[in-house]
Amino acid sequence: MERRVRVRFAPSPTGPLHIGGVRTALYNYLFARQHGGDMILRIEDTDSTRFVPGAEEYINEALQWLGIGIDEGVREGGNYGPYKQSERRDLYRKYTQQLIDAGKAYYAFDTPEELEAKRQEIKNFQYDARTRGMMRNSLSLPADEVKALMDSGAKWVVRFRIEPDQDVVVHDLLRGDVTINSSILDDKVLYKSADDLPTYHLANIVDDHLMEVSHVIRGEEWLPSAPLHVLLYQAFGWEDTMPAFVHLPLLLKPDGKGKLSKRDGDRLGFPVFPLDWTDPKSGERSSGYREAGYLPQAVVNFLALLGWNPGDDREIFSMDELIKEFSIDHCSRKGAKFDFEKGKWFNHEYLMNIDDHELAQLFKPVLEQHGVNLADYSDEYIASAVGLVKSRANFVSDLWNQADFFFQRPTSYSEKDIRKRWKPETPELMRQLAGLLDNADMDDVEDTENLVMNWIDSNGYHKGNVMNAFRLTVVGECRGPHMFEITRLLGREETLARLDAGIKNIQAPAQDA
RNA sequence: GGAGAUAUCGUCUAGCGGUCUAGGACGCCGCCCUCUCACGGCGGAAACCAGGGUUCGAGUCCCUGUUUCUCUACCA
Repeated sequence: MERRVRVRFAPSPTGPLHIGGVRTALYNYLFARQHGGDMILRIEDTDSTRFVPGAEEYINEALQWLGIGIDEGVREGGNYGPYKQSERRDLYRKYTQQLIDAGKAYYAFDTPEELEAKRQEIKNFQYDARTRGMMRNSLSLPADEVKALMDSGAKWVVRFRIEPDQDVVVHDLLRGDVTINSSILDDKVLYKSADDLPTYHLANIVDDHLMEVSHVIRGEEWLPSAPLHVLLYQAFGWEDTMPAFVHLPLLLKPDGKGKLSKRDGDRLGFPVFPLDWTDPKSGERSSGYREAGYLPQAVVNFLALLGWNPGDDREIFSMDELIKEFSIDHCSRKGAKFDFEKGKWFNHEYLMNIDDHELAQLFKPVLEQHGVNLADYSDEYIASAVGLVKSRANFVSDLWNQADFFFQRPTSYSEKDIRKRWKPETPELMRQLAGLLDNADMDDVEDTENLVMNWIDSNGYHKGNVMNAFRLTVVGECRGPHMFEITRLLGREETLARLDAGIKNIQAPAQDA
């Protein structure tokens, strides 16, 4: 019988969710949905010193915004809880004890200072089969001394006892079999005294096993410790149900070297987090994709294609299409440099294709930011305005720069365009145009256009000069959609008022030499 | 230093021994459309890390080197 597909996304609540983490969550989600399986969200808060208030809520909100659904988790519940590691202490104690009883783990009493001293003393010091005899632990010390130490309340940790010189094979669905020798592994700390909690490694294996996780899809940074995890499954006797591994490549800096970091976003001017975040301690602010005007579908599409491809030339995918098409086979094994320009393009594509009324709703807050009283405009008006300019914008916030003139009269006129299009005879032409439009049916774009074009042709005027001067009075500069689409939306009264204001206020450039 | 991973246009990538004079997309450049700016259409510049093999034939397989990335904590 096929094993049910169960995957997990397991972030630490140590700050805002990094965009690379978002991609890992997305791939897990796609994989789960595709196989009709379960997506688990597990909070890995086993480092009490790095806990950041609000981080867990941030993770939930970010995933929800992106449409990455969770089947089991702290909020969602489920039959395998608790889903927060700090609430599973009893489990970890029990399984740690099991390893100790089986002789596969041991107590170590070395203080951080002692360990540091050893590292100074011996080049490439590693706590392992070769060196543990010279350290203070339950393997090297006499039993009565160990007991005395424990009874006296001395601090201890539990370390995994790794047998040297064993070839450990990690089956990775993306990279094939990765073999490494156990001698290069150290006796990892499984349980730490600092906060009476397990380390990632122990908690991870115990939880994945207990939660019946079938596939571990995580970042490449875990590949070097994957052999340790395999060894842990073996130590517990859980090899038969050990999950399959997929180690995804990392997201890299757009330029230079190394993996993508918050600093890069600040430096290059793009968000590295899904949502805005203010660090509760330092007060430091980080910008997010949502607040930067990105559409969640665009972020999902962009992220999906950063490390995965459908095998053909298609690039635009809805979440449902991604669920259908995603496959590990078509994932890249190479780290991907984060290409912000491509991200902008994705957003542009989605912005252009979104329904005008839907886009209008997203645009309203931006309008208010710019002091527009929404009560002055109908939803229909805003939707039309947005529909006319959306092909020119990358972000919702860009819409303002493109559509501002639909909500306010020009406050100034572009000097560059005046120089090019506002000739001495222009005011007279504009007066004639105003007279012409006074009788036009402005609601019909084609009629208005025919009327004006005929007037231009029959008088032998220059179309470009007339139209651009007209545009200058209405928009303030030479930009924007089709002129008669603009006038249709503004209406005759407003159009004529702007023509009038333009004639009065635009000063032709001095006829200097 | 050690270990592992990795390697096609500037970037994301297609390619799974012949169909590759290497395809698509972003970005860049040019042309067309045009009252402006976009959108759209057309076109252009731009890549198989290096050296050895295997093979009738290698971007595709093998080896070596190199590159880049990650890991090397009582962090995840």
